[in-house]
Amino acid sequence: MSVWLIHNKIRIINMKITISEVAVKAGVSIKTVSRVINNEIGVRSATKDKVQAAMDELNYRPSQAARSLASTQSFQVGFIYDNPNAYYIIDMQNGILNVCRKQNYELLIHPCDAKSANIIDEVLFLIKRSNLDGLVLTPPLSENQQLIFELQKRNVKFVRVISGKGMVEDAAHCVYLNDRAAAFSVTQYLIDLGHKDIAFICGDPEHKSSPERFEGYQQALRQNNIKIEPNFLIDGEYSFESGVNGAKQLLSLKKRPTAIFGSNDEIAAGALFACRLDGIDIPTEISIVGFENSPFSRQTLPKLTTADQPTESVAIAATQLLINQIKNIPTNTVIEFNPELLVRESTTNFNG
Amino acid sequence: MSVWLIHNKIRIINMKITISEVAVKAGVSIKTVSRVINNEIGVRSATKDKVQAAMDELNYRPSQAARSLASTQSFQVGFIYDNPNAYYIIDMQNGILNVCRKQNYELLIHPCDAKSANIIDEVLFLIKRSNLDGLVLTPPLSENQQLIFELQKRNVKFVRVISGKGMVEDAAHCVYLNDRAAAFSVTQYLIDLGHKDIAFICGDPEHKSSPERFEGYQQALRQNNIKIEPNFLIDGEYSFESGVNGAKQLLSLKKRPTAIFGSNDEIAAGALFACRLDGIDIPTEISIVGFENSPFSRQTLPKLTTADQPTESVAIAATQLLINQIKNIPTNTVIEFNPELLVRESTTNFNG
DNA sequence: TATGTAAATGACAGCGTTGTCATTAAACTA
DNA sequence: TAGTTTAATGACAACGCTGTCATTTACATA
Repeated sequence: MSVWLIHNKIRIINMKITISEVAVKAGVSIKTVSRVINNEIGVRSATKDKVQAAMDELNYRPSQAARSLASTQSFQVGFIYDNPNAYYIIDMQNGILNVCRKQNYELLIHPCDAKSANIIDEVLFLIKRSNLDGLVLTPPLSENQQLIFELQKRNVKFVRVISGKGMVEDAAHCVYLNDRAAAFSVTQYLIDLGHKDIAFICGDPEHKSSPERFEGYQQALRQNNIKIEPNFLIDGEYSFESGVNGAKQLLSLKKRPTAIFGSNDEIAAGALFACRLDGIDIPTEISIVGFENSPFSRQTLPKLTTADQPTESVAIAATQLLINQIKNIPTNTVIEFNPELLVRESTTNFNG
Repeated sequence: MSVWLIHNKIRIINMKITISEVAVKAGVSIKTVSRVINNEIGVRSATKDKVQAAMDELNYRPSQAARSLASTQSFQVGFIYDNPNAYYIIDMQNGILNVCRKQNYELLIHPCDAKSANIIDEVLFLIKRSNLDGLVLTPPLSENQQLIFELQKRNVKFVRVISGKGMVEDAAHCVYLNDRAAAFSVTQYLIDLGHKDIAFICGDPEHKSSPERFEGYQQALRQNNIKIEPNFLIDGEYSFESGVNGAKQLLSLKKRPTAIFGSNDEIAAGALFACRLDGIDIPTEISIVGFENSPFSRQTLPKLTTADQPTESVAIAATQLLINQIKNIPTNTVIEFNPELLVRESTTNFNG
């Protein structure tokens, strides 16, 4: 805070605090302050404390611009996504932001069309143009083998959020959402309620999560010696409409299921809606479960039983993995999350 | 592109192109290149062309880090928001990003709690900390008079996206969404269909859009000499649940409305759901309209008639306004958008 | 205590731009 | 044409950090 006299007016000017001010206050060189900022080894802990105290007292924030100009890093990570589910994106974004802020990284956001022919060039160009230090990738981008290959070839740091275990093995860092196990739990829960005739409405075949959830469903039935009824297996995609159509198809069967497992909440909401239209009470006549715990699952009557996808936690873990990688801090390669069963109002027991 | 000999291997190194390379190639000083980059006046157009050609040929991108370090600008704008509607945020974000990219600005995103006691300090601190050049504000933050005042006092550049006309006059730049006119059109449309008993389920009283939409509704009724039935006016908030409850209340009336205007799509979806539960067919028995054209309005059966809020266009216009301000380019102060009626399946004519 | 070694710390150049001010070229003027 | 004004252009020092390498300090050893 310094005072300037301009003509006859006094202007209080809030000087920008730089590394030099901190150095002076702490009684060390700017280089030592720099070391503390970057958490480098070889600073005596007493010195470190002094510097930290000075930084706190002056409320100092290093200038990202100066840092990235002086170093080879940009202190920016990118979040490249193609996902129609805005709630998912916002949750991811919040989680990433959360870690970035703590670690003094900036986030660059880039929506894209994963199906575009030159998506790989687009991503590579973006990295170079903005000099990104790393990338957070979500499905379906995170499942694009060609893209992963090109990134590895160029030694670009990245984390992937994925749901298919098959993709975990290729040594690239990832956060793995065990959709299969979660789908298993959900199905087991229905079975425990006494259901045997459990239908499954499948999600988008392009998303790896679809076959994973389906596999979990199948495993649970198999393990309980329940025969899988082909008529109860409905192709679909991750949409409300798909749920409506799937349920209609199921309701037209002469032997109806007593429970419906929608691959995600939108499908389940659609199925619920279709049942209601048909005058079928949920859950007394048919139990319905969703997946993902999206806001959608709370905006139905009754509210959907579903599997809670901890998206924000996933984002936080993924970003931490990425930044560790960037900073060459030894770190896990894979972190696994297990979505948990969330029992609400759309399911009840069945005594056939 | 230069070639290095390391041991017996030849490594092709992709040199970073800097302003100096461009200057050499164009045969001018770096300062002149800088002038061209920043579109400054006082460069002969022949010179400008030469420089531009050199930049194109070398595929040169100025380093944001160096620019912001050397200048007083940061080339970053902030998007600070508190809005539970993820789709709205994503649309806004995409629009802002769109303009930012073209203008070589970065976007910093900051979710917050607008109701927090120290929200103003939080925003001011953020601006200082990240040295932001400007701010895009959406409701309810854009409607916080105290915040606006503090920003103006500190000479911070910003644009507001707002829906209440009352707030336009205070000389701050804004994009104004004429919700009132749109609500008028929606109501007029119902009236034209023959409806007279039109109920209104109100939105969140904290959002300025609520009274605006209500006012449009009232104006239309008044202008058509239709008496407003107090029982048809339901307090609520912008949620599905609120729509369900509102509709239930309306259906319990001995004289039911023939049409329901939900202040937003979630409310309308809730109302639609409640009607369905009651065995009432939409639209033959009751017409329902929403507002906002959120994905929600397409995930109901029948699909909702609504007013289309061109969120992304609003974001684009707002960001352009902001950047013009930052660059001191003379610009509009207010841009008005009119949401347009979007007729879908949830409304039909009534012949009472 | 003297000596060698490793651990801390510091001095200083540079990162790629923009701002300031000086210089040069062009365009008037009489 | 020479002199004067104005428009273009350039030289060079910042901007706030990090990397490199030199120097100092602390610690261990004999």
